[in-house]
Amino acid sequence: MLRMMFKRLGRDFYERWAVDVAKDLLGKLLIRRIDGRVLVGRIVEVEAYRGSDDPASHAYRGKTERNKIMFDRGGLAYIYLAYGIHRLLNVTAEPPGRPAAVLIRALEPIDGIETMMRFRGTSDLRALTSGPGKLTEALKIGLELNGLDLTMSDELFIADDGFKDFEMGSSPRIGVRDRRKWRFYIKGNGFVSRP
DNA sequence: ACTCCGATTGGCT
DNA sequence: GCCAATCGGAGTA
Repeated sequence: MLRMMFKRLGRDFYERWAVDVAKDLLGKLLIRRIDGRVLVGRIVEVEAYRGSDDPASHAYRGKTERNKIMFDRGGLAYIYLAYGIHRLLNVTAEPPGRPAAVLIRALEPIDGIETMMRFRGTSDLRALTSGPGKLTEALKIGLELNGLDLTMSDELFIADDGFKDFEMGSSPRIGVRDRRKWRFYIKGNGFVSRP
């Protein structure tokens, strides 16, 4: 059903201004291999966090045990526990020394949907991956994958299938004073989180 | 040491 | 719309 020729994203894709990385991640395929299965989702919503100038970023106040991955190279998985319950997947961006990350906020389920439904415990396609905490559960992405190099790993990586025919929308992130629009989504897509 | 808050979600009123 | 679940980090003392 799905083409096997994936163009995997390399280091140079990730080590750029995080806002551009975020925008360019829209439409890309997030691929997860687990238990001999392949789970695929199309990235439809993202959010950029720049440690140096974003007070809401984990890295804004310096390096800690939790956020240290953000200070490493671009193209790594930064996964952390939110509200003590949900695992959130980020992709680190920008070169070493410039802490930044892009939160993957929603996917459109593409392949391995039955398995995702089993992992999520629901058959509701709409609710399967339409949120940052939901998609990690659907793809069984846990804290053990924190720090994984997405340019090298076969367990988890991002690929470009060349499909770019969509319109991008943006919305101001809640809680940020200057209202910078660092949240991006594919317009009209039914799998974005609470539109 | 103690308190508050958050890059969330699902269930209940 | 409200709220609990549950943990790391930051601010206060």
